Formats: sequence, structure tokens, C-alpha cells
Amino acid sequence: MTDDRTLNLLGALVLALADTMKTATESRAEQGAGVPAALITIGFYAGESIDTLAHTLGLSHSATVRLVDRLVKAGLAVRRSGADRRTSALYLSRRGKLRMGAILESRKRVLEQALLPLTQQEQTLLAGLLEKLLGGFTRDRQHADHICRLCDARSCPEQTCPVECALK
Amino acid sequence: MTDDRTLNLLGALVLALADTMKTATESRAEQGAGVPAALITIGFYAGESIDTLAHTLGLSHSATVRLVDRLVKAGLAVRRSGADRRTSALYLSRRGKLRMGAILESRKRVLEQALLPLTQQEQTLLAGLLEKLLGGFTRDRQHADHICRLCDARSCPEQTCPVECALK
DNA sequence: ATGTATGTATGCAACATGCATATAATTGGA
DNA sequence: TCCAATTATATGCATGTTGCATACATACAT
Repeated sequence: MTDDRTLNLLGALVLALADTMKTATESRAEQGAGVPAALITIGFYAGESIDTLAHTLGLSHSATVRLVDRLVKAGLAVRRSGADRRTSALYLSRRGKLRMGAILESRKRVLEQALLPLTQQEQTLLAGLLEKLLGGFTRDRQHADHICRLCDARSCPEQTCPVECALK
Repeated sequence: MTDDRTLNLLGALVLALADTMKTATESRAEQGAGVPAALITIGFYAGESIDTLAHTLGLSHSATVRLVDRLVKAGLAVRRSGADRRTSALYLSRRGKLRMGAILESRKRVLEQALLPLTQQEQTLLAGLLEKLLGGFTRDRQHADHICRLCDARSCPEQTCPVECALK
């Protein structure tokens, strides 16, 4: 039995922050909506296939092919030959890595700014609640990857990530 | 000085919940992305102009005109004459009100489900933190409307809404 | 009265997307 | 060894939403 007002508060914050993150990260991207998540995913999972990327992004296969086309054309990513001769292995170029860094930085600033109203103590408290929420929310492997598609994996060890841990 | 991991947790939850809310509300809408917010906004602010709606939705004027066209064509909304002879006043039809109810219901279910891992106490705690975050995040009138564009105004009195209160 | 601002509508081009389909490569069985 | 089913990628096509520039009507101010 949840207070309806709490629902609205959560819904509103989620919407507001997601909007702002979207704007901030896409302004650094220049090639459309899926780009930030694509760069970050490829960056952290170098050598990934297009198919895997498609699942993480939640796009159709064809949409992902075009997205990769755009990244390659913009000099941000490269297709190399993968394990199979069917599969391409995706990597970020030097430029792509820089872009990825800028996107992560941009996202970080938005979240830092959002957390300013909370004291250190309150932030720790919030982190605990978020862990529980994320743990309960995660459905499966694919969903987990999708949820974490914009995360900065450098500051989020898998062993303690509530999304990862929910799978075990 | 915020822990980087806390940032990721917040970013991940925000992304995950926003995605799910988007999917849930749009599956009830049938005419594209802006529709849920449009129906809810028109529903709670009957007689609103297209221009005002555009600002709340964060769309260009022309995009909003087409959106309203679609709503009208689908029998969900009607254009009536407003204060001016320039301005149209937007209202929901009977069908539109039903649709709005379904969208709100859908959103509510997602948020309720998400909050299940928390005890009653923890939910109250979270609500307090969310109030602070929302209060600090809100920039101005227009931003406030944008943030609350999917809220169920029936369960969120203006006097205590942190987004509203941040403006004063 | 006349020029400026406001609200709405439309022509146009750009762009991302999904579906259906094509092609190439791998795998597993007969 | 060969053929069918599966897997991975790529492309033609249609659809749908968007913003920009522009047009038009109405309101307002000087």
C-alpha cells in the first residue's frame, strides 16, 4: 500500500532527470538518440557484436546496423572481423573514446547537480534505497544490460552493482 | 563531493524507470510519443491553448499542432474557440478522458511495482529525499509544468508539491 | 491607422525506426 | 559429404515524428 503522492514524486523525479540526462548526453553526441548508449556500451565491451549491442540498446537489429553505420561514418567506431566471419566486432576509435568520455562527464555533471540538495548522510541513505529498488526491478541479463547502458562502469564494480547481483 | 557509485545508482534507476513508464504509457496511447503527456496535460488543464501545451510538452509549436491533429482525428480531444479568436481551447472528449485514466493507471502500476522492495518506512524516507531533490531541481514555471507532465494531479495537492513550492 | 506581437496552421526536408527480405557464414544431422 | 536450419549482418521500403521557414489571421499599442 503505497502513498499515491510518493508515486508522483518518484515519477516526476525520474522523468525530470531522465529528460535532462538525455538532453545532456545527446548534445554531446550529434548523431541521434541511441548514440550515447552505443558509445558507452561499445567502449566498455570492446569487440561486441551488432546483435549484442542491439539487445543492450533495445533497438531492432536493422536500426542498430544503421546506428553503427553512422558511428563509423562519423569516425567514432570501427567494424573489425569478429570470432565468426559473419559477426563484426565493434571498437571505438580514438575520437570515439574521447566522445564517450565527454558523454560520461556530461551525465555525471547532471547527476551531481541533482544531488546537491542532499547532505552527505542523506546521499548515503538514498544510495541504500536505490540499491533495493534496482535490485527488485531487474528482470534478467538483457534487462540488466539495458538498465546500465549509460553507467560509468569504472566507478561501479560488478560485485556490488545491485543490478548485476539481482541476477544471481 | 558525491560518491561516484551513488551517481550511477541514481542514473540507472532513473533510466530504467523512465523507460518502463514510457513503454507502459505509450502502449496505452497508440498515437506516438507525446500523446500520454498531452492527454494528461489537457485533461488537468482543460481549455488550454496549443502554445501552452507546446511549452509543457517541450515540443515545437508545429509539432504540437500535428499532435493535436492526431488526438482530434482519433476522437480523443476537441478544439473549441478560446478567449481569443486566434487561440484554440483544448478539451478531452469522453474517449480521451477514459484514455487518460488508463494511462495514469498504467503509470501508477509501474511505480507501485518499482516501490515494492521498500518497506512502508523506507518509502516515507524516500519521499522525503525525493522532495528535496525535486525542489532543488526545478528551475522555473515552464520547467515545473514539464516535470509534472505525467503526474496524477488528483493525488498531489499543489500546496505540498515540491516542484510547485520551489517556484515561490 | 498602422506596425508589431501573438496564436495557429502548413509545406518541406531530415531523420530514426521497424518490417520484410536478401546475403553470407556456421552448425548439425542424414 | 551434402543439405537444411540457424545465426549475423545488411538493405529496400514505408511510416511516423520532428523542426524550420513561412503564411495567415487576430489582437494590441502607439
